Amino acid sequence: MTSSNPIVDALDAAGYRLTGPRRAVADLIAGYDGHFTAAELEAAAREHRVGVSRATLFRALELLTELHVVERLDLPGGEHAYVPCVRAHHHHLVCSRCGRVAEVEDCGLAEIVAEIARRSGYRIESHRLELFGLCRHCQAKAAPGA
Amino acid sequence: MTSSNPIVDALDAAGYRLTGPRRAVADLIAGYDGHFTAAELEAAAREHRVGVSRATLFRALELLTELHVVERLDLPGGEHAYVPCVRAHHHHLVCSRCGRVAEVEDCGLAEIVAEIARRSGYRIESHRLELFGLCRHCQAKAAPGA
DNA sequence: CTGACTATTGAGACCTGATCTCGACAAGCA
DNA sequence: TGCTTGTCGAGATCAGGTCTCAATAGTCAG
Repeated sequence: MTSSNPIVDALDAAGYRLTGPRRAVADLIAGYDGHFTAAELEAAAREHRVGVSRATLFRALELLTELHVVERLDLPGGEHAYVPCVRAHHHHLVCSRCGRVAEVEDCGLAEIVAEIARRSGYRIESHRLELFGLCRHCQAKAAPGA
Repeated sequence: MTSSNPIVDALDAAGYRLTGPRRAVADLIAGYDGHFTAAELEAAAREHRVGVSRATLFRALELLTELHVVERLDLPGGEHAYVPCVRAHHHHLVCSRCGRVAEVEDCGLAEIVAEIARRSGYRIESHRLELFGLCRHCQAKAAPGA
């Protein structure tokens, strides 16, 4: 497990230095398969004995967001979370129970956006769709009898 | 202009007391036709000589959000803004230049959401679509020659 | 391998947005 | 009018995030 870590690769490809803290943060993030908050990441770093200062953590997060390997998400409650993800344009489907995040491609949304643009007269430059619900797992757990 | 203010009405209808500060905040909000941040609202209150404390401002905002006469918006930059709006389910189209907000009904999105649910296996409970772009006004200003 | 250059880091101050506490106050009702 | 209780204000406090600046460490030329 030297680092077939795609996050590290992205950093490298973009010409950033591959420093210890950055690798550590990248590894930490790669371990998530759902979203995480900055606070959780911080706690995880502490737990894993990775000495990464808060500032560095946020700097890494910012960097990775810029590189689109991480995205910032706004949960319904108003909290901020981050999700590791791929570069292409897509949307997020968040399990409101366990936090697992599925990526959703754009299936048909573009047309709707175009239609909205036509009706409103706005020139639409970007959009963001966030979906919240229960993943299969949590549905099963929520309704064991049904 | 005693108060045909729909925000005040909503408060009343929901059984909340119609206090001075709440009316003041409602009036302030009614004056916006785009989004506003909490800080802007605070400044406006100060400017209009309405003595409303920060806590009260936030409490009112929270209340109104609950009543769906105001919604909280997450701007692309990560800032929070609030928009006065109607109760029905809809989405927001925000002018990234002037902040004007248009409400967009659900034209066709429901089908897409259903399709996503089918594909992913998630039971989707809510969604949020935010669109960012240039309103007609700002398009004109941005490209006067073209 | 070494040194130098410069990006990056850490520690902690600081800032902004928002919430909480608690005594004082006032809206609404009898 | 007087009570009851929801609401308010002031300010402490919290959370999330950013900034500063000296120290450190990648990276690359030699």
